[in-house]
Amino acid sequence: MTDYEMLAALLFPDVATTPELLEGKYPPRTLPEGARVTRFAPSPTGFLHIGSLFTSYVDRLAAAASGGVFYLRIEDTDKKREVEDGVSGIISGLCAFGLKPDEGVTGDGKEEGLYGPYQQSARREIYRCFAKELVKKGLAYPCFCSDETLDEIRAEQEGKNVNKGYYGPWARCRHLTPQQQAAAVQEGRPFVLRLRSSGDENRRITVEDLIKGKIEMPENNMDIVLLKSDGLPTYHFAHAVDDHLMRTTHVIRGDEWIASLPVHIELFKVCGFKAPKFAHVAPLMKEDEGGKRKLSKRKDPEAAVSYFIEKGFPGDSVLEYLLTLINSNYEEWRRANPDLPRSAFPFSFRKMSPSGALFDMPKFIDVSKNIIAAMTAEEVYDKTLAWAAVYDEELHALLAKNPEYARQILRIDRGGEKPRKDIAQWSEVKAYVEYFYDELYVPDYTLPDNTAPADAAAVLKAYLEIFDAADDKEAWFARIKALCPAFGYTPNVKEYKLHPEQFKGHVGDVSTIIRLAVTSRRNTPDLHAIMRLLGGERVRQRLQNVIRYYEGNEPVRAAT
RNA sequence: GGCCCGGUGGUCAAGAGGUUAAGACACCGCCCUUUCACGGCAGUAACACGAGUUCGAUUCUCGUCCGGGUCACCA
Repeated sequence: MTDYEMLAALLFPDVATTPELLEGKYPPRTLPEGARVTRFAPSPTGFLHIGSLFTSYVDRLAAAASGGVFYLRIEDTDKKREVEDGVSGIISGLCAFGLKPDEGVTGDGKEEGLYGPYQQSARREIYRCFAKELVKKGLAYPCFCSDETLDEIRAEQEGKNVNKGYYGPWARCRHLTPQQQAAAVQEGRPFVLRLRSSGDENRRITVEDLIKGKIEMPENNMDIVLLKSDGLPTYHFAHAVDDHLMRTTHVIRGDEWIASLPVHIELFKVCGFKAPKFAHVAPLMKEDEGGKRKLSKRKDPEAAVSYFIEKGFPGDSVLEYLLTLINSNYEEWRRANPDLPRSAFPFSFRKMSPSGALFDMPKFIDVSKNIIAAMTAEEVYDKTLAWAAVYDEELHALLAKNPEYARQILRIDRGGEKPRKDIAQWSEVKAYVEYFYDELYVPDYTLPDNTAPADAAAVLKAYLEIFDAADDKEAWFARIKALCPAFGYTPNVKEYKLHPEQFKGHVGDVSTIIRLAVTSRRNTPDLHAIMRLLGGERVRQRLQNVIRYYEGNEPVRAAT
């Protein structure tokens, strides 16, 4: 038995398994040639960030395009930062956008798949097994330096103007003999396990990143921590062990990890693992005082995916928009294939931008309007109802009370070649349907500047006489036109444009007066359809109320 | 500061050693139109800067500047 083997036995008396056993337990996956295995590996430290959704979508796309697997692993090795509902928040966030992983942690303490456990806190023995192996080979050693000692080293390095960190001659415990190390352990001194790096900062490594291209960096020469004093692994060590054992082929993650690539490369090598392919994605940015900055959890509500859910943006809208950022040729593809599902889009790493994109709200809203415009009234109804059930009780009650009435409202001007694009989010539906519900309707009869209340009252009185709720659209509009001449308006818009001085206005102005009287809006979808839905009685009632108002006898708020 | 990555209109971006430098959003104008929307047509607007290589550079190289990331017993 060598000194190192003795030290390993002393350090890890609890480890029963071996690397060989583990390799056998987690064999290479039987997947089609070229299948990609990707993963999302968040730490449960709070809400799901839109950037995480972005990367997860890339994971999903990359896996799906190749008949591979996308799994979820929870990196809960830092108990200090952990949040109670962290895991379920992440899973429900992912699922809300249709990005349910194929494998891994599924919530409620459960998981699916043959490569688990998928929660790092449950993999303690696995990490320790590989750590033990490294100690045996003299590639890792216990370090007893306290925080104070580490601070001293750093201060001295600053003074001498050399690279900071625990490495080479500065790595005090690295130079202890195995006997000294064993003695310290036996004394019960707390320790971390460090890598004995054989890297040389004058040598360079190159990594072919799928998004950034060739990345060249100095080798790692730091004796980084593998196991913390609580026995749990650091991100770096867990990354190497897990992604190897779980047979990840493509590590897709935020580009803030590029800086630790040299560490990861060395770790894979030292453990005898084949390194996966890497794709480092740039973060989503936000416009800020003329500049760009990373979307921040603290400052930006839209950094959390829950923001989009609360506001009632369809999950499809979010994914559709994110896909335009992921592969900018997507929009072109979408125009050529308006009816294909997004999953049919040929995703490519090569088309991903190496630099961070701004999350552009106006563009996103446009995308969302298009998505909703393409839905049927039934879909809009169902989705709005589901959203309102959670976020708007009043709206939910109204919609649920008379589903057919609500669907008819939503059917106005919907479908067909040129659908309206009024709604970007479900929270806007309430305002959109407001004047169809007496419970919500707040009259506001403010006229356009070019129309006098007396004129409006006169027009409405005359209209009330001839109004017939049974009219079809043509007859309905014919009556309005017929009304025009008597009040100095022309039924012919073109005529008005030719001789504006001869008229008070045109049929559009008369329509506006009626529209305003019935809906309190100057802009609405098809007025005839609206009036039919409201019904003759309610229309008459509203007309009468407005007439009284314009004649100065009634407050605006008159009940309808 | 060291080490990385990035820089084409306001935004997302295509592009290639020679182009009138695409397209989408936003903005503006016109048309269509009973309002608004939708749709159609047109418009404003860009290769960070300086050297070098080259007949020719936005494209290749170097430098400068700017932006971002990272330098933990956090991930």
